[in-house]
Order: sequence, then structure tokens, then C-alpha cells
Amino acid sequence: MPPMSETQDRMRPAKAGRNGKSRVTMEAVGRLAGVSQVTVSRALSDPSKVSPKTLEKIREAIEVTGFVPNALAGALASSKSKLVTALVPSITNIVYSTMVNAFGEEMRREGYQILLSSTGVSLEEEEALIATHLSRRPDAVLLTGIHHSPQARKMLLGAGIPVVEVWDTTDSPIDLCVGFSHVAAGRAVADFAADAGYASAGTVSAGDERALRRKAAFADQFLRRTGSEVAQVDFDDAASLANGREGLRRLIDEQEFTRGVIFCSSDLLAHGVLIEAQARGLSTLRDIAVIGFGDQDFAPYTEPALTTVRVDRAALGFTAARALLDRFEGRNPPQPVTDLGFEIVRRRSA
Amino acid sequence: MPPMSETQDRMRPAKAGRNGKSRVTMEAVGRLAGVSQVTVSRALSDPSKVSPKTLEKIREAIEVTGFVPNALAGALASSKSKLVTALVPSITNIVYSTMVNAFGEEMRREGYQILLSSTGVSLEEEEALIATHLSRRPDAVLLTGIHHSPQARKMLLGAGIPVVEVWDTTDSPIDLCVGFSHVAAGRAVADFAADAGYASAGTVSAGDERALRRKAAFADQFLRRTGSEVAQVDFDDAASLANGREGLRRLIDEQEFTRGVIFCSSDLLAHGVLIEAQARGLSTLRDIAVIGFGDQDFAPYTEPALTTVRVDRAALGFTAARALLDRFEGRNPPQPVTDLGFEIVRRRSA
DNA sequence: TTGTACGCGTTATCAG
DNA sequence: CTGATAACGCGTACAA
Repeated sequence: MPPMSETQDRMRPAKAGRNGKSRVTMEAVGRLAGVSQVTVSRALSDPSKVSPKTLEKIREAIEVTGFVPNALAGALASSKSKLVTALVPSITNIVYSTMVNAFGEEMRREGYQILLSSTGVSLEEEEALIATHLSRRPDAVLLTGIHHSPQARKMLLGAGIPVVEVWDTTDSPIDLCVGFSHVAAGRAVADFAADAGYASAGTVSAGDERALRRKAAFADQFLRRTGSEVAQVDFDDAASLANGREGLRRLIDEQEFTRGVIFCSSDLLAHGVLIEAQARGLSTLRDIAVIGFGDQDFAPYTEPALTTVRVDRAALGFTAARALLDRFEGRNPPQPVTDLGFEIVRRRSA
Repeated sequence: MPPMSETQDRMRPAKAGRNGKSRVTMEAVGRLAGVSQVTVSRALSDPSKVSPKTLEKIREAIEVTGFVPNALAGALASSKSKLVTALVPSITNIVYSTMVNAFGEEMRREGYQILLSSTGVSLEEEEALIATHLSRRPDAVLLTGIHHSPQARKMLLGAGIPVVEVWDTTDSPIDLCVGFSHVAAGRAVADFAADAGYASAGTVSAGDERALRRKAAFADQFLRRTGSEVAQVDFDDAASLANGREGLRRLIDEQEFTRGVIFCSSDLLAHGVLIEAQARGLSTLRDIAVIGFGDQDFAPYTEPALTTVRVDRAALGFTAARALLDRFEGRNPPQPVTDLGFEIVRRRSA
């Protein structure tokens, strides 16, 4: 390789390592601007501490080199990664994605990035993910739900960073908690149904721990209020239209359900029940009433419009973000757990 | 602060820095296990190079300390972050989330984590995000679409890492590309409609560049085939049921559309059109036919069942992941761009 | 099989 | 306002 002059070397936009990755450092930018590496660092983190003239030279040098700071090195040195990791059961499920979207928007406004993973339903899966997430040295962690493996709790506690559990409430949060009571929701729906005069009820639920808790609370309360046992169909997998249809099928064929109100663990299932009812020629106003959960976009547009439980998912994410952000600034919330509640939205399906 | 003996110090599960974060290092684990830091490193990365006895001691030390490796430091030292960043227009849009979910699943199987952000529609927004993503020194980047700012291209190229653009095809990819042709899709739908005998057509589209290209191709081809101009309604914002309803309203009220087939840029819009048509007492079989795009879960269950264009979103994500993974192993694909195509699914709505 | 020495690219601290 | 210098925690030679 022929020797090259200083000037030629300076013209090269980036110095590539053996793996081909870009390697423009603050050092290089500084050389080009005629200042030291530290000055470049300062110019980026606190421009007011650098003279306008050198600031300009540095700006130019960054421009021509296409310098992109190495956040890894920065985080290592400062132990502030500006990274927050989030764990949700599923990223394709709209109820979680809208929550995490609101969370991410607010965090981003403050300069944080979100490392997102889906855990599925298993706690072991979650535990392993927590470990890899923690290895990125996030400044905080968002978890969905309040049930975590003992080892997971230990790791989280040991990390010494803020943790926010969303989508539920508890008396013993790991740290922060923002959500609503699933037991209260189930009960409220039962009261609503009893008040509306329904004498018998069924449920269709997905294989979700929180959904099951809502269902149990509903069944308990409905029995207490009306003296009538609740017919129940549970699925192991996620909610879907197909499962909703299948749910009504089983309720009728296997549980001898003939008429009454059906509480579904999600709007998607509820929609499926509605579709199946119509396919069977059942009257969704006289024979079968349906209550969903979530108040998703399509809920007002089903036929008939879906009565459901509204949860402000965006508020959940936003509030979780604010709680963490406040914590970063040293402010602690008056109480660690925030109950955002829910609201029964009465439409025509029940 | 009273002095404490060596033993007491060893009992402490973690050494907390001034910011309270956990600080168990390989060094500390090594001390506890009676070996050096490197040995711990080796035990983790390649256990076969460490004797079973010390391996066991190290395992124990890790157990009691709750050690979680610092991936930041590791990445800095090895310039391999095991991190891949992904940019999608929206994380709440199911079409993108299922794609990125499949992508993430496959990457995770190989030990990679995904840093996910949504860019919205603006290219400037995307450019800024690319910079912050690149600052995390990812091993690869996934981008949605083929339109990026010149500066963004420059940064990406300069990073010297694999880049995969999904959801479209092009002759000049930044690097890798996996998708399908939106022009071909629009044309195919027009041919389908013309073949089916529809004499007039309309479109309802969301404010998405690719949706607009599909629409334009559809309108061109439909005009060519039938000699009939296509009535068009475009929205600036994202697809929604509400926009679908509004779309049909405008088509009828403002564009004098009376009957024919309506090509929507997404199934969601198509569903909205169906709902509005029923609300207006129009026959969705005789007067108005509807074609969606995406073949989402609910498409077979709308009334009537939705005719639509199926895109294998999971295959998109999976194929993109495989392309990157192969590249990591030094294998290059025969050609940089992969066209996964699409398929028109004929149901009852058209 | 194990250890020493060094470097990765920043930030923090202290001088000047 | 600017510059040395020392961490930060780990991988990668190279040596023992």
C-alpha cells in the first residue's frame, strides 16, 4: 500500500475498520477542526461552553465527515444510555401497540429510544428477555402486567433503575405501576349486565392471565347478583375473529347456552361472536347480547355497535412515560401505583 | 462510614455507583470465582475453552452476584452490537407490525435484538431517526420503502453495514431489498376489475406514498382497459374505518360516483366503505363493489366478505431477516432485490 | 487452560 | 474557553 500524504488522508470521509464499519470518531472530527477530541464532545453536549468560532469549525468537520456519535461509548462512559426497554406480550396486538406507541412518543420527546420485545405468554420467556434487555443497560424498563418470575424481579431490582409495570394494579409493585383493576372491571361488567336485566350469561376468553381474572370476577359477581351460573369458554391462544365465532359455537353446542349476555375478553372476540350469531340467524338484539373489552376503533361500527369496556391505552403509555421521566429528574410520585380506571361504553349490542 | 471487612464486602450482591445502577462486572465475578476477568469472558462466549471446574465456579459466582453482562462494553470492544434497528411508518398499523414481528422473531433466534421506531410519513423525520439509530451502532438496519433523503442514504452507506429496504422494489436499492411492486399490484387490480366487467371505478386512498402509487397504476390501467376515468378520493392521514366511510361519502357526493368498483388502499378503508354503503342502503353486491388491500384477518368476515390483495407480510419480514443474517455470515444473495409478489383474493365484495 | 496488556470511543474531572 | 488524563466494562491479541 503506497504511503499517502496528510492531506489525502484528511479527505477520506471515513476510516473503515476490518469489518467495514464506519469509524469516524470525535478524535477525527477534532483533528479536522483543529481542536481536541474533548472540545468536540463539549460542542455536542453543551455548545454554550464552546466559542462560536470553534463551534462553527466543528460543525463543518462533522458535516464533511458525516460523523455520527457512538452512543455505546457515550453510555459506557456516562452510564446513561438514553435507552428504555419495553416488554409487551405481543407487538401485533393493537391494544399493546397503541399503549407502547404513546409511551414511545413521550419518551422520544425527551430523547429516549425504545428497545421493544414481545414476550408471548410465558414467564420464562419474559425472564430471558429481561436479562438480554438489561444487558443493554437501559435507563428504565417497562413491563406488561404484574406477574414476573422471582429471578426476573431480582434482576430488575438489582439493576437499580426505574421499572414501571403497566396494564394492571397491585399492592406490591416492583417499583412504579400504571394500570387498572381487572377484577374491578369484571365486576363492573357483571353489575352492568345484571342492572340491564340479563338473567343468564356466558363468557368467551383468550388465554391471557388478565383476561381470565376479569372473567372470574365477572362470573363471581354475576352469580352473586342473579343467582345464575356463567357458562364459560376459554381459549389457550390469542384473541381472533375466528376464536370469537368458535366461542359462540361452543357456548351453544357444548354449554347449552341459549340466550343471554356474553362477556368477551376482547372486542375482537366479541366481533366474532356477533358474526357467528348473525350467521346462525340469531337475533343479536333479542336473543344474544354481547359485551367486548377494549373499545377498539371498529367497536362503534360492528353490527350492532359493540358495547364494551374502554381503557385509555394511550393514557396508560403516556402516564408510564411521565412517571419514568419524573423519576429521572429525581421527582418521585406521591404513590407508586396509578389506577387509570376504565369505562363501560354502552352501545347497541348489550 | 465504618470500614467493612473483605468478607462483608463480598456478600454485597452489587456495587452501586453514584447513580444507583448495578455495577457487577466480569472483574467482580472473576474475583469471586478466583479467576481473571478474561476467563469469565471466555466462559460466557466459549465455554469449551474453559475447564469444567472453573466453569462451575464462575457459574456460581454469576448466580450469587446476579451478574448481567454489559452489552455496551462488549459491543464497543468487538464492534459487534448484536443489535439491528428497524424503521417502520407506524408500529400500530398491523400490516407493518406483523412484518416487523416476523423479522424480529427470526433475528432473535440468531441472538439479535431489534430497536424499533416509527417514522411517520415525513422523510425528515426518518432522517433524524436514522441518525439516532446509527448512533447505537447496529449491525444492520431495516427500512420501510425505497424513498429516503439523500443525507439519509449517505449516512447509511457511510455506516458500512447491511441495509434492507422492505415493502417495495426498486432498481437502485441502498443495499438489499425485499418487497413487491406497487405498480404491478395496482395494474393487476385494474385488470381484475376490468375482466370482471365493471365499467366504472373509484378509489379511496390513505396518505401513503406507496398507496398513491398503487392507486395511480390502477387508475391508468383501468382507463386504458375501459376508457373510463377513475373517481379518486385521497386522505392525508392514515387509513381508518372512519375515513373509509367518509371516502364513500365524498365519492358519491363530490365525485358523482353512483355505481361501480372501489379500490381502497387498505382493508380498513374498504371495510369502512362497506359499512357506509350499508348505512346508505346501497347494495354492496349490485351497486357497489369493493376491493381492499392487505388481506387482514377480518377480511373474510366483513359483510360481504372482502375481495382484496394479499401480501405475505410475515414472509417479507422473514426474508429480510434471512437476507441480513446471510450477509452476516458473508453470504451474498444472487441478486440484491427480492420480489415476493402479491395475490388477488377473490371473495364476495367484488 | 489461563492471564497480561491494550484498545474500543466516549464522558467526567481537573488543570490551565 | 480548552486540553490532558483517567475511567467505563469488555473483547482480542499475545504470552505463559
